[in-house]
Amino acid sequence: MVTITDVANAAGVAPSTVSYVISGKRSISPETRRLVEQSIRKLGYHPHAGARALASSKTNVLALVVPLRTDLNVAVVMQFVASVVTAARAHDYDLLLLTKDEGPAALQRVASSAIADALIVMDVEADDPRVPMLLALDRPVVLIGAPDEPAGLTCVDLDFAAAGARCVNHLADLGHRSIALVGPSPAVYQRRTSYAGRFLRGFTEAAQARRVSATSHSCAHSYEAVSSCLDELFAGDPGITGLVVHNEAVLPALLSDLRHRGRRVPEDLSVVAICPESMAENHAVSLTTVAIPAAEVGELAVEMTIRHLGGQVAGEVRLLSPQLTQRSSSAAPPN
Amino acid sequence: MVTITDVANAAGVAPSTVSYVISGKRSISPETRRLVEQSIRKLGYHPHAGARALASSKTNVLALVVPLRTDLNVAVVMQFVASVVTAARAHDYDLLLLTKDEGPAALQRVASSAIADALIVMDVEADDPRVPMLLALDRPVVLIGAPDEPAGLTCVDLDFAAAGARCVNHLADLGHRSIALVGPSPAVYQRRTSYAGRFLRGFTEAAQARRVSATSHSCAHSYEAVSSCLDELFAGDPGITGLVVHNEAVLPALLSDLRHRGRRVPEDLSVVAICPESMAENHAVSLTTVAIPAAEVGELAVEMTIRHLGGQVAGEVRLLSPQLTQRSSSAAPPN
DNA sequence: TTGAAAGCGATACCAC
DNA sequence: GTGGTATCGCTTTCAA
Repeated sequence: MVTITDVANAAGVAPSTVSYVISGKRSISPETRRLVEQSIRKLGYHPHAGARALASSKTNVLALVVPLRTDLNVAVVMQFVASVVTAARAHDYDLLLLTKDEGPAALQRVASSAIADALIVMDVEADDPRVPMLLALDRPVVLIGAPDEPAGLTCVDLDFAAAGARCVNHLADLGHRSIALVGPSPAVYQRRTSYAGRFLRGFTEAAQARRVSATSHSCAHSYEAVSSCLDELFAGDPGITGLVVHNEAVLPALLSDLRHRGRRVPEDLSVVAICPESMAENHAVSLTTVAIPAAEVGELAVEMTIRHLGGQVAGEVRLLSPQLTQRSSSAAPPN
Repeated sequence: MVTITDVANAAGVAPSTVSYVISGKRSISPETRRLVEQSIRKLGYHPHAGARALASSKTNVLALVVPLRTDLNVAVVMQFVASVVTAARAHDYDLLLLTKDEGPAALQRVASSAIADALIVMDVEADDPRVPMLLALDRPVVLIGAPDEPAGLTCVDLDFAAAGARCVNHLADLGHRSIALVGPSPAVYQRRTSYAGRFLRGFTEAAQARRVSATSHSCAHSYEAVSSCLDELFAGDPGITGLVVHNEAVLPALLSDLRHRGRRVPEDLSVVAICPESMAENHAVSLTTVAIPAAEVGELAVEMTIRHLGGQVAGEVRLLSPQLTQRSSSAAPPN
């Protein structure tokens, strides 16, 4: 293994000088710098991460806690992961992947062992049991999502309540008087996943405010579940003309089943989907969407984390305004 | 921070004794063990990962290189990632996530900085430019996938050539004489992604052997791409009665478009999909599949990696036999 | 502008 | 069965 001493010897300087050349923490004569940098390249020197962490109390690693559940939309989860790693690397941090399944103890372990400098936590629940532990961690923590009681934790997410309202308002503005929400799996609601509840609340409140008749339905991923969800939905109110779909995974099945039923989109039924922009065009009809800005949220999460590491105090809750793009799946209701 | 010395003092023993209690590398009297373990719990001691890595030259971290491309099936990638983290944790290893985008230099960096003990690499290309670097790394490496020239690297994957043949044989056995392959995006073929080429080869060779007329078509993810792919496919041979789909992401669009065209599955057209078992039932028709055993492959990759860390020599290439499950999407051809 | 040396917190060898 | 301590490779203070 090539050590800092090897580099120092090769360059004819002290190890500390090599360290300073690398960190830039004190001024170095151009000549010395050249010599050192050349030796570094020639020897293929890479500082030993462990030694560095031990001496500096900094690992340059961020930990990301991801849900592995299949009742969530994996494609969206993947988008978050992708944007977080990419942003982390852009700031010279590596990313350690933790799973929610390991529970709170894993967070404790990673923080106390100095495996990572900070944590980013996904799939937050309204009353997330990890919050107290996270607060006690004495390492920066950023949540992607927001519990009911952030309790001083930093959070970043799409403003799902506003997103729910935005969908209702769009349909109401088009003239729809009776609409329905097709939401995530029952399991997602059951464990009180933060975004699901917030969206539902925004949807419901806006529907009341606009005096639009509205129902909401939880829907699992299988084709059968989608089908019976639609059965239930139209049985409850045959006059429904607008659908808000907060469950990207069921969109293909849902659109296909609607065609089976002879309900044309958007002539008979308007559809608004909450999903990543990139998925709007992958269907028979191009979808009116409220975008889930996964890339932006992931990047922000990393930036906020790094700001904390730089000393900024925690507690900011940043909810991004929803953006609706009308495409071909929504129009005025029939008649 | 709680150190090993704190624990030692609390227990009234030497630091080395605490270390040995933890590692189990020498025998400890029951009494001492009890004392030490109690102090560890009371103080909430977690060994400092950096210090440990420095002293022992072991990080207990595995690095996983994932593709971030959207032309790949993200859901499948996510399944691999999930099984790899889970298996790694089961062996007491943490997982560091690297992206293919960072290129070969990142592998060098992670290996040389002793950030991880070993690497697992996904999205392998037939002539993968990372292979020489990987060989020079002097850390264990396991590929998920297989380049044309493994050159002594350890590989694990589904046997995609056999999978391609299996699909053809299934359709041929049912009596189909004219079939087509709907494959991954052009981009996937262009960068010579290992599994795509192997599958195509198996498909083509088996078709020749069975004297079945066969064409193959690359297909991007958008609805339009799927539609024009089917246009092209039926224009080339209107008599096609069997479709092999090696591109899970287009399945919903493809099935929906077939219905549009009035081609019933399986009455007019049989469909065999290569995808994770879990996706077989998420469509209007339950799909005959050749399973992509992501969970198994991920686990195996981790196990092989750990065996290498234990001293086993590299070079094993392990290709899992494909397993076909017939469901409702394939049947004898019409007439 | 540079060098010397004291840690950082474990592990593992050498004694006893 | 246990303790003492050199060592791992780097950062950073103190001195010059």
